[in-house]
Amino acid sequence: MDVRTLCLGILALGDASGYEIKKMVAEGSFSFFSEASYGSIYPSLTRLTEEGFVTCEFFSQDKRPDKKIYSLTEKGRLALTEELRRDPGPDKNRSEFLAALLFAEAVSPDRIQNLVEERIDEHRMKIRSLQKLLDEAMSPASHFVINYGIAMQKAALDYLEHHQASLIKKIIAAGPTE
Amino acid sequence: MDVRTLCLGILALGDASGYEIKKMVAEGSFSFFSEASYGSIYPSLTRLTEEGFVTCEFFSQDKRPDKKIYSLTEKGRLALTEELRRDPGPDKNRSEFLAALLFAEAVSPDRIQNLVEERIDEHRMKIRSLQKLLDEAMSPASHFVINYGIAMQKAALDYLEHHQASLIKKIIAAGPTE
DNA sequence: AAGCATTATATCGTACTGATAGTATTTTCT
DNA sequence: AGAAAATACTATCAGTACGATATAATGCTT
Repeated sequence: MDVRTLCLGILALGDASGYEIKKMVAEGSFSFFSEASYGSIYPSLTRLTEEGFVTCEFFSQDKRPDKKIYSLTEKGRLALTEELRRDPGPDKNRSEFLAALLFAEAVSPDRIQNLVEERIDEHRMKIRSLQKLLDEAMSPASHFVINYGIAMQKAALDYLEHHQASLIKKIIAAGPTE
Repeated sequence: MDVRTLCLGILALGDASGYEIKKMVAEGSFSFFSEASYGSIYPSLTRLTEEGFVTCEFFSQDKRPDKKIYSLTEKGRLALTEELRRDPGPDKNRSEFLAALLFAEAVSPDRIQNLVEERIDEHRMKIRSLQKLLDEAMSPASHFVINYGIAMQKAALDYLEHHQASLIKKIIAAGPTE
């Protein structure tokens, strides 16, 4: 899904500024399964406005920088529906951590153990932050999606906790790492 | 992790051509947590060669297109080790499917049910293909990584199977979708 | 024999990331 | 109180990567 459609979808849930869209993909319910940078959000919103899929209202704020609030137009809503009619592509998982594990066989088992333990902590934190999000989530779909995220994080955590020791043992057994 | 480092890492596990690297990230042990296109692999290998991180040998094959086999140099191995010393960034999950669920609240429950069922099938297939990979995997790390992938796929499958019905029910209850 | 998959290299337009810049306020630390 | 850091906002740009496509020979299937 391109950033264009992502913006359309987020605006379908409510008006927002570019900054708020960025916050949602970085920290909100979207944070688990999407990302987008300012460098793609702002140009997308500009183009979407030019093409009539969204409208933009300018707010001069007193004690804050000016704000541009974008709203979906009927044309935009139609375009989104059209986009959602096509089958979603497969999920994509990127993990520098797993890549490092594969590549780092020649690296000290201590370092690997350390890496795994850090990762376990990160999963615990992520679970906590998703559980917090759950309280704010209103729609059934957002509940479903956040709980999906929690389930995934728990599965990763569980796997790491239960297979950590055996990995280290096997790596030590497999090769004398210089 | 950029494609440059990915190439370095894969070449650390054995010599390969650009085509083979692409195959590994698309179908091999790497397929679960990384991706790279020809448009990034070939230029990376060219630059890596120019900079002395890899060497390239040309093979004229009889019944196949010519092949360029790349090998890691000592300098390349050092650069990889250096790269792996830094902490890996957080995992990134992208899911058009979950995005579609969130955005598609106004879409018919039938369509959502359909989407979820398709996804369940895809997870089942993915699990089977990962289990096949497991037979070929040699190193302890690749076993660990593939089993990690299987655990994740199973968790997703499990979640969808167990929460599917309740999602549909809630969506029907929540709003009369026109 | 036609048509598609596989093996292989390579490029190109477009999209996206990550970093950076600018400006103003509130919060936190010492 | 004053400094430092975080928050709130917009925006651009160089570099990087994606996805599609070109090319070309061979093998497999119907």
